[in-house]
Amino acid sequence: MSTAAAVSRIVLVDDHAILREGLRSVLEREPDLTVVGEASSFDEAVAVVARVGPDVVLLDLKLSARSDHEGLELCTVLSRAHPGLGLLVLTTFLDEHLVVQAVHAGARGYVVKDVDTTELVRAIRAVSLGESAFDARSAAAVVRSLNGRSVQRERLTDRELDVLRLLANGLSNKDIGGRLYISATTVKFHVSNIMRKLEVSRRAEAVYAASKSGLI
Amino acid sequence: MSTAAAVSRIVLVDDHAILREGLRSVLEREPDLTVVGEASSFDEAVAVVARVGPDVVLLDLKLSARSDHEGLELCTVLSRAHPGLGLLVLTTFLDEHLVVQAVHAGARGYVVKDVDTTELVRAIRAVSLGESAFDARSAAAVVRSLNGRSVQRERLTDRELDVLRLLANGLSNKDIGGRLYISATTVKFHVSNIMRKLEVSRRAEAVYAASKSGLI
DNA sequence: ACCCCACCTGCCCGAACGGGCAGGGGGGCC
DNA sequence: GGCCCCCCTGCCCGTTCGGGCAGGTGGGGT
Repeated sequence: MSTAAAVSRIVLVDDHAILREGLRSVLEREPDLTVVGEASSFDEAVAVVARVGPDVVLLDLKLSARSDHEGLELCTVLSRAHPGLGLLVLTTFLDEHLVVQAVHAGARGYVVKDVDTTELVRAIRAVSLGESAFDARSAAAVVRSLNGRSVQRERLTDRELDVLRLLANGLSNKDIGGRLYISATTVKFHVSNIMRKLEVSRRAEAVYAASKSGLI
Repeated sequence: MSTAAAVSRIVLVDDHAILREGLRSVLEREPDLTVVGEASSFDEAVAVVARVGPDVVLLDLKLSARSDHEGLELCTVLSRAHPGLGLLVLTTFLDEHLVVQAVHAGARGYVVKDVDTTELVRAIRAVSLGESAFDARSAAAVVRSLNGRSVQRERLTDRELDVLRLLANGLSNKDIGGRLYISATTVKFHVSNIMRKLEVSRRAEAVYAASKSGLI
């Protein structure tokens, strides 16, 4: 009602209650921002957003100790279910892949948690208006990943991911073959393709790259 | 009921301004708690604590994007400079090693950021009174690491961490040796020790284990 | 003084790896 | 039908790795 047209209705999604409370305190100080819901998990977020219909969802990518980027799927789900919804990622780590993946998943903004409060508020307002909002470093990451395809690594096949996971657990080619019922030669073939796609030259490095980018 | 004499003076140390603001809002709601200072870095924290002389320092272990546990050293420094100071670690990850290391470094409490606000406040009060405060899972971690040495892997030396990082980047023993100005034989020696300490048998697995536990 | 520990080095050897070659089979799409 | 992609397999060859042996140095703490 009243001048409600300019008020942004926000839902907070983060597994840390403390951070949610903190954000709520900070955001409620702004007259044009109001927190209309909170969620601490994927499922809860989907339900809350469907119920309250916010303008902006401020979400962390890490929603549990297990998965490090459950928020990506949440972005995908929310942006499909609610086209036009302003998805703003607020997360701890600035990972080039994650920024790009978040954008692909429908996020309109990406800010790391160490930004200034005023910058966060500005980002929320921008996203609420349908604009984009990236903090300086995230923006740089996006730009880098667009013209330099550096990060735009080739997608791994399911089989390659199987091999990669066993690789990370220290199995030899022969052992992996035994586990997957294929020959060691084939394992070498997959490992070779994995390394080519990840643009590395050693399995240890492949495992590191995969671990960093959340592939495993 | 305590009177004004029992007010706990708190310094917040976290590299995220947003979290600090949030914590401040939350804590200032408690009449017996008052935030008397903030710091976003190691050096700043040392200076602020020396200046304001708080009862409790609430600190994150990760104070920068570079180091993941700069806060450990901060604990050591602060507890030496200010014996009796209540050091309460508030951090994102629950790592068995980190809890133990934090305690060794002088911390009297360890709570993960996803605890309830009321639990955090309770922990602060406990630490302020000279008691200990661990959330349920942290406490369990401490207990496990004391009688069962299950996860309690041997600590890696600085040199081993050097080697491990280069290993993760896919360098061969010879290349690592070239980078660190040591022979490939010595690199093998270190890699061997790393694998023994991490209880793995392949460098790829070592990199994965290290990556998972935040060593690199 | 001593010992411990982190650090460094050489040699040997069998196993594993990385990259190249060659090929075959099945499924989906146009 | 042809094309493409993913999956699978064999062989060769030089390099790297992992584990064992032997040893030496320097700094810190008892």
